[in-house]
Amino acid sequence: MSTLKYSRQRESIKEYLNSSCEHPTADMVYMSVRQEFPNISLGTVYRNLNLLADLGEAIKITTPNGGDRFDGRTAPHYHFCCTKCGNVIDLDLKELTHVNEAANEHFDGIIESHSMMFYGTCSDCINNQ
Amino acid sequence: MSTLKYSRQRESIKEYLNSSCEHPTADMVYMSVRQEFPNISLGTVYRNLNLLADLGEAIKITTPNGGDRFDGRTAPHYHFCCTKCGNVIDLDLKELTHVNEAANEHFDGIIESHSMMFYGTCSDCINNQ
DNA sequence: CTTTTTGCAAATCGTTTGCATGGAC
DNA sequence: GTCCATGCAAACGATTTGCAAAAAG
Repeated sequence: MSTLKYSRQRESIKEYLNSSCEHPTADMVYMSVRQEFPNISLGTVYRNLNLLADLGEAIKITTPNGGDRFDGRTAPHYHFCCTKCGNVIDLDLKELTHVNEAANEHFDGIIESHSMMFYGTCSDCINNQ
Repeated sequence: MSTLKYSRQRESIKEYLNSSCEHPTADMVYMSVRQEFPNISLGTVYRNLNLLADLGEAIKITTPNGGDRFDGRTAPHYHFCCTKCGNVIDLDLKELTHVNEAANEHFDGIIESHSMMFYGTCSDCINNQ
């Protein structure tokens, strides 16, 4: 195991992630952080996003289209993913403990709390035709 | 719009999908169907899997690691994905209508029925250390 | 001075696509 | 004969990796 060293790039990535509500892709993070560090590479962005996710300082969200999304909000909450536009939206529900209980009656694995992902159509995609 | 024509390859893919309970990846379908059609190409497998999904005769399941999974069982049911081994398992819960109702109180998109995905650790990965 | 992190480019993985040929109708 | 489906190989997009140079400690 290696000791973590400070890096200004990682700090900038973390800061952007915490200030953004849009669950950015790695490329969106790259575009934004490049304003402060014009020479930063996409590889460095990926390395740091994965590192932050491993450290529990960010959440990596798998989506069906257009790449994974990242979330700097680590307090437990649910996510919804629009299958039309691909956007990810926070769902501020109370914890769905009864769902896990119901699942465990029929299933002997362990369901991770707040892990479940909802899919459907977001309000923007409903309105814009 | 084009008219669908019969193909023995597509029929074989559909048959394998219906007989399998393991939510195979495109590559697993390829390996299996190749026993009957040694010259079938991976591109054809992908084209047919996507076609079947579009026709509603199969379900395409996005997973965090190792590629998408496909399911020939089209009757509504939930899925669990093990974040350790990547396997997808059917969850035979009653429909979680109260979850959708709870979500709709805080959210004005449309959550697709039976769309949600649960994540965690499957029993195999718990037992095998 | 040692170890971690970076930038860069090449590699990898899953998936899609263009095109000429073969099969369905 | 007309389209649709196939096999093949090349292209693609997202992500990871190897490596020498730069930064942190």
